[in-house]
Amino acid sequence: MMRSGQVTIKDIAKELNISCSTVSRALKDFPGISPATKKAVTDLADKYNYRPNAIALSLRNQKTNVIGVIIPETVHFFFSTVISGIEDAAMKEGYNVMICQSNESYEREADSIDALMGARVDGLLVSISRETADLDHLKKVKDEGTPMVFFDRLVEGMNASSVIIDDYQGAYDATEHLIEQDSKNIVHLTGPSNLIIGRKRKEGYISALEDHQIPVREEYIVECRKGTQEEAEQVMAKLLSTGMAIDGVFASNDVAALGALMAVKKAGLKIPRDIAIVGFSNWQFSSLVEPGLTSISQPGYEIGQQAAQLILEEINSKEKGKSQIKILDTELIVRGSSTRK
Amino acid sequence: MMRSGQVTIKDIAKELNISCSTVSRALKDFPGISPATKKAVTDLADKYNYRPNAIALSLRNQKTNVIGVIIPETVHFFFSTVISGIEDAAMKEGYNVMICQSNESYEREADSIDALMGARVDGLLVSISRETADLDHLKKVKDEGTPMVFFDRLVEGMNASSVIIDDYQGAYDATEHLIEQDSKNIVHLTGPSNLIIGRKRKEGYISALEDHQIPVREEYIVECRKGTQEEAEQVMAKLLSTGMAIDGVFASNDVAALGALMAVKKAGLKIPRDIAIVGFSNWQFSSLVEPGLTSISQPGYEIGQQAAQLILEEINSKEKGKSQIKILDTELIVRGSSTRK
DNA sequence: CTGAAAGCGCTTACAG
DNA sequence: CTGAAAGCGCTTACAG
Repeated sequence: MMRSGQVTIKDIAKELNISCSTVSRALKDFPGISPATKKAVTDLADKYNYRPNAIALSLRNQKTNVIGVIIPETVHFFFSTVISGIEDAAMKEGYNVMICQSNESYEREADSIDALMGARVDGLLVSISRETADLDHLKKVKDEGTPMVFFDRLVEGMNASSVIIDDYQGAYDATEHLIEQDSKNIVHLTGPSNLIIGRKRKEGYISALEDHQIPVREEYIVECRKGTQEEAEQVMAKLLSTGMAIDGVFASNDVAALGALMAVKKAGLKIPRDIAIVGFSNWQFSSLVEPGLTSISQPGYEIGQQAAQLILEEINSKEKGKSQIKILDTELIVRGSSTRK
Repeated sequence: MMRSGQVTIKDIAKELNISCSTVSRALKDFPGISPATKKAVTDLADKYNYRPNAIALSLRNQKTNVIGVIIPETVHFFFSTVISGIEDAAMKEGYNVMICQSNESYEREADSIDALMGARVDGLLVSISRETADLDHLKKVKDEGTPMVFFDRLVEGMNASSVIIDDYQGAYDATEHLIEQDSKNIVHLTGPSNLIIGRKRKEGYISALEDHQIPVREEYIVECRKGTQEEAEQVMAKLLSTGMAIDGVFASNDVAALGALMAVKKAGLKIPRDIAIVGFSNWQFSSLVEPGLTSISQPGYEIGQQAAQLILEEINSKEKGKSQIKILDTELIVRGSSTRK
C-alpha cells in the first residue's frame, strides 16, 4: 500500500474498520481493549511506522514538551557545552530543545523570544545578550506565565530562577593566585560593564587585592568592551607602552587573556617571569598556547543540566513564583602562564 | 484584566462580541473587514500581546515551519559554524530549527530522527554519526516523503541532496603542499573508514603522491578510529619508534594533527624542519599552537547556509526526487608547521 | 461585512 | 469491549 506522509490513527482505524478511539486506546495499553483488537492495531502501527503526531498532542494537551533556549553564540566552546548539558537533561525527561542564537544582539534576542513563545515552548532558558539592557521582552514572558530560567548571565530585577557560577569567587581565586606567585601590579581586563558577571569578577579582583593589602588602582582596571582577542591585544599593548609597572594580568575571559599574552610576547617580555597571566572560562585552546594559559574553569555542562532540571521543575510544579538561584563553583586550572614557583 | 497563558483568537472574539472568523480575518488584513472592527481587533491584540499559536497553525496547515537538524556534536567548532549558517538561512525564511546531537552514536541518531519526525519537521538536515552503517532509519524518512538533505558527511545509496566539501581536492592540496615543501615520506592519519569523507581524503592523498611519482606505501597510512588527540599522539609515537623514515604528516582532521604534533615534539624532532605537518578542518586553535598548524579550511557557515537553502527548496517544490549535490571548495591555510621555504 | 461549520490528529468523558 | 462527540487554536469555503 502506497502512502504519502506519515500514517495517522485515522488511517489505521479505517483499514481495520474500527473507530479512532479504539485505535488510540489500543496504542496506549488502555484497560478494556480486546487482545485481538490490540494486536491488530499494534501490528499495523508497526508496519506503517506510526509515530504519534506531536503537534496534535501539543494542541490537545496544551503542552509541547519543548523547551526554548536563548543563547548568545553556539560557537563559544563554553556555550556549546552548556547546550549539551541542557539537551541531555531535557531528552532524559522526554523534552525536545529549540535553540536560538542571539548573536549578542538585543533585537535578535527579542525576535527569538517571540518565535519561541509563538511555538508555545513550555519553558524558556535564557542567557541574555551583551547588548540587552531593556527587559520588557523578558517581563512579558513572565507575565504570560511561561516558566523562565536564566543561566550564566544573571538578570537583575526579574525574580527568576537562575543557574550561575560564582564569578566573584572565581575572580578572587584567580587574583589571589597571581598574588601568591608574587605579582603585585596586576592589571584587570574586564568585560562589558552591563553584564553582572563582569561586575562580580571585578569585585572579586578588588577584594583579593584588599585582603592582601595591595592598593587598588583605577588605571589598572581596563574595560574590553567587545571581548575580542584583537581588542585585548591593543589594550594591553597600550598599557605596556605607558611604562607603568605590570607583573600580572587577570583577564575576564580567555580570549582577552590570549590577546594580552600576544601583546606581552610581542613586547619582548617573558611569561610568566615578567608578567603572569590568568584567564577565565577555560577551554580547549587554553592548554595549547605557549605557555599554557592558567584559567578559571566553568562547569558548562553542569550549568546546562541544572538549568534544564530547574525549568522542568517549574514546568511541572503548580506553585509558581518561588525562584531559586544555584551557584556553581569554579576551579582554578594552573598552567605555565602563571607558575613562577 | 488578569489572564494566565497566552491570549487566543477566541479570547479576543469574546471580549469584542464577534466571531473567531472575523478576528482571524481582521488580524491578517483580509479584504472586506470594516475598518472599525479591524482597529478594535488589532488594538486588543497589541494590548494582550497576541501571538498566533504556531502549534495550531501547524496542525491546520500540515506544515510546522521547523527544520530538524541531526549533527554529531555541537562542541566541534566546525559544526557550530554550520549550525549558525543553518539558523541564519532558516530564520530568514521564517523557519525555526530543532537541533539534536547524535554524539556520534547510531542509537541516539535513530532516536533523534524519530523525535524529529514525531514533531513533524518539514525537512531534515543530517550529518550522520561515525557509527552509522545501517541506513534503515534514514530510508524510512525518505519513504514517508519528508525532504532530507545531508551535509558534510555524504551518505551513499540514498539518492538525497547533499552539501559537502571537496574532500578529495582538499587532501590532494594538503599532500601536494607537503611534497612541495620537500616531504617525501608522508604519513597519512585517516579517520574511520566507514565515513566517505575519510575515504575521499585518502584518495586525494594517494593521487597527489602518484602524480609526483612518490610511491604509495601501506604502512604510511594509519587509521585513527576515534579521531582524538590522544589516539593520534599514540599512533604517531609508535610510528616514530619504528625508525621508519618520516618527514611529513597529513592528518585527516586537526585534532589528530595536533596529536601528531605533540608526539613529534616529544620525540625531540623539530617542526617543520624534520617533519612538516598539515591538518584538515581549520579552526581557532590551529593558529595558536607552536608552530601554527597548516590546515585545510572548510567553509562551515556556507555549508550550513546552502544545506538550509536546499532543504527549503525541496520543501517548497512539488516535484520530488531530483536530488543535487553541492561541493564547496576548501582552502589551504599555510602556517609554520609546514613552511620550510 | 460577518458568522457557523468543518477539519487538521489526538484524547477522553460519556454512552451503550 | 467499542463508538460518537467535543475540544485544543486556527483558517477558510460556504452562506447570508
